[in-house]
Amino acid sequence: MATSARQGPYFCGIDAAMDVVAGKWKSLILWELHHHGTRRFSELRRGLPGVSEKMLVQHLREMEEDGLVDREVYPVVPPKVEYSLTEHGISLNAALASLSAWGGERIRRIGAEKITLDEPTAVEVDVEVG
Amino acid sequence: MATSARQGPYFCGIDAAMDVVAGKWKSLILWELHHHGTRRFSELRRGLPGVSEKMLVQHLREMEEDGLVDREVYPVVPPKVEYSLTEHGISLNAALASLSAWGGERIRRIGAEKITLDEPTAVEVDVEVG
DNA sequence: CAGGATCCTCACCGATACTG
DNA sequence: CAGTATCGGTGAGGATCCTG
Repeated sequence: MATSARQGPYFCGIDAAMDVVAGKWKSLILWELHHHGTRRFSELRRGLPGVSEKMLVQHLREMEEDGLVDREVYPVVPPKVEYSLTEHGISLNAALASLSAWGGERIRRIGAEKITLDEPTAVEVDVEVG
Repeated sequence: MATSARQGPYFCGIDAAMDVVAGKWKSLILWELHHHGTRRFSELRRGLPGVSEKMLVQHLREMEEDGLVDREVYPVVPPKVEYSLTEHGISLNAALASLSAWGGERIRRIGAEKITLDEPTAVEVDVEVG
């Protein structure tokens, strides 16, 4: 049991969906995994500026428990763990599309500042790192 | 300023949308107003079993501030205040549709208990209460 | 590299009492 | 009826240190 049992009685579908997406970084994790297919722990951490390891692990575990993400551990040294979306995670992401669009509209409407998460090409970054 | 300023920098559209829907009862309020068109304060309170007046007012104020709900005060005695969705609230509701469907699927999948919010006929309830 | 274990803070939410 | 004001609990989230 990872921090929360869930499965609790729900008022409606939105309630059930929100329960799964609730958490400061979950939708971002969903977004990251969706756009990259597969990501290592450290990659996710770099992709989500500001997240703490604790929260990242915790959210990842809950999402795994909820059947949204798949966690694959490679028994190598140094350790390597890869995360990816399950089919349910993918469908959830699709279901979030219209909400995302609405939010985009809202950002424009109220003129809020927007933070760019994704690295430009992920290739040039590699060059910088190396 | 009602409890929160928001407008904060967002990572993406989902983030901006979640910010507006965050709050234990907001999606339910949205749902109530969507299905009834217009509701008085006490009606909303009855429609959302378990909500406290404080939270209901607070959420309503925030949603008004976010341009989701419209608040109309009738200068009569006893006081009468009606809440309804603005066009943004309506479009948000529409954007939540697919998420709601996904949540419905999930409820079925995990076999979670579901609570019926809306009164069956609102007439039989009256009988039980009386 | 990928976490586990701890401590701490704050805002979310609930309950109660009072008012125009 | 439709709120306002206040107090207090709880847990999500954050910071830091430690480990296989």
